[in-house]
Amino acid sequence: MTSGTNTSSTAATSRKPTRQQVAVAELLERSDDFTSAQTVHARLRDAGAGVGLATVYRTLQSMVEAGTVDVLRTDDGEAVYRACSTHHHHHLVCRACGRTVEVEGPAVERWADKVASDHGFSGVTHTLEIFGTCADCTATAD
Amino acid sequence: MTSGTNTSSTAATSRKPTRQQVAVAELLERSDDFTSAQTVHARLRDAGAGVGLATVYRTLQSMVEAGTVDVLRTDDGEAVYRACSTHHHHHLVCRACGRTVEVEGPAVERWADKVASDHGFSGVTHTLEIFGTCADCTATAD
DNA sequence: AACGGTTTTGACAATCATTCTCACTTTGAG
DNA sequence: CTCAAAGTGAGAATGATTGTCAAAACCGTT
Ligand SMILES: [Zn+2]
Ligand SMILES: [Zn+2]
Ligand SMILES: [Zn+2]
Ligand SMILES: [Zn+2]
Repeated sequence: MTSGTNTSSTAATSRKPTRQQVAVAELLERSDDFTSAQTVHARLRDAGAGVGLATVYRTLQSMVEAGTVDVLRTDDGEAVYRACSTHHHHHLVCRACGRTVEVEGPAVERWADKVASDHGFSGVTHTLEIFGTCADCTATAD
Repeated sequence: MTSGTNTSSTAATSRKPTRQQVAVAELLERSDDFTSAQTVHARLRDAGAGVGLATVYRTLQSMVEAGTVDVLRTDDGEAVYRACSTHHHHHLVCRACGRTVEVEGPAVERWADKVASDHGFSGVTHTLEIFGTCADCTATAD
């Protein structure tokens, strides 16, 4: 629909990432915990290489769609992003400092699929996050 | 602070629920799927017995704190509420019609706790939701 | 290097759920 | 009844996210 690309190349697959997209990606790579779009924007601004807020949102969205970052919602509904490994996994997040560990549980995956199909559901996906206080934070806030 | 209750009864525990609180609670009891505060407000308004939006929010919040309703976030960040059983459980939700089934998985609970303590985390909680398309919706949208 | 067309950007406005304010109403004990 | 505490609700304020659209960056072509 609305194609009209009469040039030879399809070009829809991938372009060279822009300076802004690289900046966002690298910032996420560098941080271990989940970060909000607003925070990404502020950090980039402070670091000198400013990136427009709208661009930050757009870039994060496409990264989520591309599967290069994970997104989840904080308790107050804010979306937070993290550069994760590409295979399926879940997160163990420290409530205090935000430190995040990727975890896997094949048994859980099987259980979720089974429970869903037992009830006649298809096209099954799931979300699973574990929250707690990490050892460091427990020691500190003693 | 500012206690000053010199009367005999403590009375801080529970008051008689107001008309508005009852209206919100009953509406939730009546519906099987997760409902947003905005929708609750609209439904009550349409049903004649209007309840202020702020009151709907306040009531839902206190019901969540009281543990009488569950809350989760939709993909676009909206909070949705449901009157659930009081014991710990998770949800299997139809992506198309919203029909929700409560499910339990003791093994998953144990796994989550173990994975967390293995990493030195304490005070562990978790969130887990399963999404899919129910049999009815699969048949309909065939 | 200059030239079109396509894509990306970013300042700013618009949306929209949620929270805040505060004057008014209801409740309940004395 | 009387008064103070608790609850209510219309409207303003907040704040994250999205929409707008003209200017800027890209890119292959002359
Ligand atoms: Zn920590
Ligand atoms: Zn999984
Ligand atoms: Zn369904
Ligand atoms: Zn559980």
